Amino acid sequence: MSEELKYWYLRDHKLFWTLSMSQIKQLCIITGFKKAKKNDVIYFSSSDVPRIFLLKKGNIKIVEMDEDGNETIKDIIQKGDLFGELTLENDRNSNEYAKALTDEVAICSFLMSDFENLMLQNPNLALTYTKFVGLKMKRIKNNYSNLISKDAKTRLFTFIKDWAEREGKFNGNKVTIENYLTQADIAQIIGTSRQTATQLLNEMEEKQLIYYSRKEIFIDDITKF
Amino acid sequence: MSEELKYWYLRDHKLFWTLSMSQIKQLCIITGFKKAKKNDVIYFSSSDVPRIFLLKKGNIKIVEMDEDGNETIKDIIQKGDLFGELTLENDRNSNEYAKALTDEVAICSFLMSDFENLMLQNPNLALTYTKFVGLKMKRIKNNYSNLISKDAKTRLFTFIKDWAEREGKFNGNKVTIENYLTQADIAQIIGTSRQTATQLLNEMEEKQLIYYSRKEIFIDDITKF
DNA sequence: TACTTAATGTAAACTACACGACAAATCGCT
DNA sequence: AGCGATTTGTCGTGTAGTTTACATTAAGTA
Repeated sequence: MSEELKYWYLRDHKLFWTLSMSQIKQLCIITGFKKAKKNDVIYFSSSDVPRIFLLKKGNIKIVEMDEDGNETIKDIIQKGDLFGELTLENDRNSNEYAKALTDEVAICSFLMSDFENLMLQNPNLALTYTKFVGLKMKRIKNNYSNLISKDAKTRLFTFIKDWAEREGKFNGNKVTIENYLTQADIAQIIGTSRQTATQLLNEMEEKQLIYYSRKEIFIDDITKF
Repeated sequence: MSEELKYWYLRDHKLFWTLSMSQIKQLCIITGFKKAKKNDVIYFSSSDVPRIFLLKKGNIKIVEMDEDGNETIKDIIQKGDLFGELTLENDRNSNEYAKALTDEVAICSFLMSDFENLMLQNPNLALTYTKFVGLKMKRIKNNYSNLISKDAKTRLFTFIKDWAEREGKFNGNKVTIENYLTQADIAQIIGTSRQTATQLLNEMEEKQLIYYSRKEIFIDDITKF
């Protein structure tokens, strides 16, 4: 890939708007690039040098495997999200990996140390980055408190609502979401069993609230959520 | 309170080690200070100007109230923790407030804008701050994935273990935790009902794993957790 | 010390949800 | 078009955990 294209990939992202061309290039020189297709396992955090990843295209999930081989979804990463060691510190104990959810996935990565240096040179970048991380945390916190207090149905509702708001195509009160998740995925995210998720989704469909298919989810009236 | 004391309060914190005296003073000038005792409601996020808070002493919980008046614990803040608008952005939609858990609570606060300016002047501060936020996020994430997959007993176990590791006084394998939480609090945190929490705690006591009282929790052998 | 309030203990009835076990539908592939 | 694989649909059955309801104990405080 040409340097120019890489440059564009980064430049495109809000986080780097404040940077000069030469600064971005400084990052780009060591930028790794990866493409993947559905269900590919993408990286193990215990791979090599600490990196920060930026998802340019598609959707992936971060999963953790416990001793018994049970997957738990730790995060869903969407286009434009940063992921990896957001703490800027590397610990390699965890048994995490990423899996592509969509067919076309493009990830670009850069070394943590380079990013750190750039932040030192450019305080504005640091500030923006901080806001990014903070925002992400707020989201997680909301999910969290949602999970513990509400029942499965409510959890599914809020999840779909959030999803719609983040990624849906609005048309008045009608929303269409490109569905790259299986019901099993959704179940994991909202913390319930696959069967229950299926039941609840069908229930919602019966009530004409949504139309579910493997490719898309259609919400008839988002205000009812 | 004297300027010098305020200065000390901030200087004391890891986050500000990289700052020069004059920089800290710059923050201190607008530092607010609050004391509280047990069960006091401390602030509403929708109060006035956006601030960042630093808990100097004691423990507090951040609670959210829903329409029905149900409390959900969003966070437990410990001595040395920063809290408030970690996103560095203020949204005032949420119905959150903080409540003192211990009898002596000291909170110091500074204006978000001042902090932001300081970060611009001192990239190192930004970096440290980011790491702080990132670390906190990691913790929350772990709790999160713990919550969805495990049953109440396991959740209680991990909670107590974490608590011990963060705040407990170790004596070999024996640990003593100063207990500023009620069983109802604990129940909320691990996402179960008060009664279940009570039962499980008593069960653990019968098995001689812990000794529970309102003032402290004593763990006989932390390695058994 | 007595009185009030908050925290803890206990038990029975009920329910949401998990889990196993298949059947049916849909997708991708050659 | 046909075949294997993945995803979705649907049932019981079992159980962890909620809920209601009240008793007991500890902690403030007048």
